[in-house]
Amino acid sequence: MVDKKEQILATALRLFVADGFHGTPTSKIALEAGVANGTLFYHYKTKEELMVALYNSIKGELANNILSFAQAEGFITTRFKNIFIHSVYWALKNPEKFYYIQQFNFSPHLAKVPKDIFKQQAMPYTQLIGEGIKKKLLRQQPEELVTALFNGQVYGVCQYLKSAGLDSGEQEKTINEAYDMVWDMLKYT
Amino acid sequence: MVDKKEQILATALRLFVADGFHGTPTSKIALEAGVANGTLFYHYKTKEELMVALYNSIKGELANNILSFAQAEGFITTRFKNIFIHSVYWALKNPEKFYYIQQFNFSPHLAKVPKDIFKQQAMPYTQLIGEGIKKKLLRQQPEELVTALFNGQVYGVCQYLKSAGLDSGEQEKTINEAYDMVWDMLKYT
Amino acid sequence: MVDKKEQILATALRLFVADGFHGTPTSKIALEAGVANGTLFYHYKTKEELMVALYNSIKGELANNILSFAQAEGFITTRFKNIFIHSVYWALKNPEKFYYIQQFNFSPHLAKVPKDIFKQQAMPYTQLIGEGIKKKLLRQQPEELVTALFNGQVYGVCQYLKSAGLDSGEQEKTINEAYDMVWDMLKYT
Amino acid sequence: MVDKKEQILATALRLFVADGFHGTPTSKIALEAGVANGTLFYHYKTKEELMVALYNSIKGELANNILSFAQAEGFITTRFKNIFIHSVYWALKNPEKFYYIQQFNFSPHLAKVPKDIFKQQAMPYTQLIGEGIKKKLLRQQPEELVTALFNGQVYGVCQYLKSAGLDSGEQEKTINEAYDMVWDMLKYT
DNA sequence: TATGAATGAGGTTTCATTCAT
DNA sequence: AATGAATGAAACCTCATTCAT
Repeated sequence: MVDKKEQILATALRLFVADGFHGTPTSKIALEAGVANGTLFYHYKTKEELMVALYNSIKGELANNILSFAQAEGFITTRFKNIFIHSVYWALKNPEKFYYIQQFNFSPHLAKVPKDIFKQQAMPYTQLIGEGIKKKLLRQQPEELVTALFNGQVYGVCQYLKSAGLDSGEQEKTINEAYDMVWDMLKYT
Repeated sequence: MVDKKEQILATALRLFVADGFHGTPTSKIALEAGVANGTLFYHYKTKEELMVALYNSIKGELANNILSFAQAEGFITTRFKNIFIHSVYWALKNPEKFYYIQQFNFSPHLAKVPKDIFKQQAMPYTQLIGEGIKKKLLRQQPEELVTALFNGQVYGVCQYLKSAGLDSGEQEKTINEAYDMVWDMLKYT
Repeated sequence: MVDKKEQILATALRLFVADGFHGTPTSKIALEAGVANGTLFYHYKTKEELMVALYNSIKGELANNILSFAQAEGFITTRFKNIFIHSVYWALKNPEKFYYIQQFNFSPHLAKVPKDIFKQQAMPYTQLIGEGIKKKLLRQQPEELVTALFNGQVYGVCQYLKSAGLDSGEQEKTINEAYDMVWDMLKYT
Repeated sequence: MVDKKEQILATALRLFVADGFHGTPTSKIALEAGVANGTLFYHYKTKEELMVALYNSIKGELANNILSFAQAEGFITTRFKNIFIHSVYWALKNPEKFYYIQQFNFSPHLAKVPKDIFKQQAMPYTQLIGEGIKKKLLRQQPEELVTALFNGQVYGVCQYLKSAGLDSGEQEKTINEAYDMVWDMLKYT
């Protein structure tokens, strides 16, 4: 039997995405996770703590996934491209997790996440962009602006792909072309 | 005394942004709007109806604001630039409204907004992009992808400006440079 | 139909005395008071607020009852005796209220009652004792000690009468004799 | 390391007095006593059993303390005075225990204590008063009334001393004078 | 003797909504 | 158009208690 704590997390993800935070009673999570009502509150003191734990767990998973590409050997440009492409792929393969993060990001619960955790997770990634700017591979703009625009693009492409319904060949092509566009935007001129 | 209906809407915006949908009881909205509990429900049959009405009201305001630029005389490229720049300015001048829209977009309540209203509001804007593609001023990519990337950039810039704390001169400069970058990404090559 | 707020108070008194604070769910109070669950919380924000309101209401009633005797014309000694005797009578006629006050006094909820309300209610009564001491009718001891001992006696007699099961003639006799004893204790010597 | 059972009892006393019975979860007692949740229930089958055990333990301690004075050789009047004075001292030295007993006495849990245990503990004490009445040292009133008034006075003095904040010399004087007053009330006339 | 994860009944409270005025 | 007392379903959460280890 899977760990009950994990089971609760997995069920919560499914239900929160389907019905929203407010639309999902803790009792339903417990029921569908196959645990008692009180068990949920034994592991997570409040509903919000559960929501935050789920958020951090997903962010951690995503960060781990990207980390290898950011820290790999090779040209900065290659690593940069890999990050973009695999971020999009991860989002497509984990639509619920991707959606959950968006949903959480635009909710007042975001305030409950300590900011340092944030920065720490984004670090390897911010570092790479910083390096790219310094080495005159990327535009001479503030690191934060470049990061924001880069992120905006990852999100924009995912948004498009979700609603476009392409086959996997077309998807790959689109992702590559989108990256070329992003590169045109961010590369040093 | 301002119209009570307006007062309710304004108070709801403030509270929804501060505390979230679920974190804001209708009774609190009524209280802080200076009306009786029942008055709120006289004007809006349900809480969700209030939320949707608020959403539509803001979207309408934004659309009106942008419309003039989209439909203006002149080069497509100029109109395109104007849309970008004034969207960003509007967002900066109306942070609560901008945030509310994001929050609503990532909530299950979005489903309650008829899709045709959506398309209708975005039309002048989508049309312009479609025209730009056809006339080979913009990249030969699906209209929806171009739109998604364009929107992603508006959002990315706003995100950056919100946290960067620049003076208005620097802000203007940043917005213009960001537009140049967007243009490098989307222009026909 | 009686005021619902009153009805809730009366029902709460009965149930709290019968089953204790913790042994009485708010839902039971509402049910037996013939109001909806939410109505109770409309009038009293929390269960504890209800408990405190009940306490203050009873104390107020008792204070009013005694006030007339304390402020009456006539010898201090007569007024003093009247207070004692009518306090005991009131307790015997209102056993639930009397018990409720004791129960509340020995609970942590007492801390929720503002102290100034306390002093204000006891004032006419404390004043009389102070006057008695100054005029050398009562023992030359601190006002507070005399008050404490006087109160201890009221409580002691009530305790005894409750368990003794006397008829009303014997009761009257006992109360009078008990007062004589109290007087022997407190009178100036 | 102290006996865990003792540790639980001591912690329970502290917390029950501070927060009340209902305000003190067993889990908190276990936590602050430094034992596991289940350990508490290993030693005391239910929470109420713990409460009663604590009550009996304190009553036993108090009874032992007083017993020696009640059963000592010498004049009844001396023993009587000693009981009064040492009861007050014990209460002042053990304010939490004294308060706990009051709190318990005015709670529905009192019913769970077998009545014979009660009478047995009070016996040496009641006996002394009975003897005093028979020998015409005390007033010719029912034994129970005299006992009730005597107890009321112990409580009254403690109440006063708790709030008066006297130094130990003044305290001793007050206790002695209070006893003189009690004696004036109860002595045979 | 001791543990602590797991339980589930039940408690307090919230809150959108109604309706008589 | 406006009110606010009243509602009751349902939510979150607590907590005494159990039991396998």
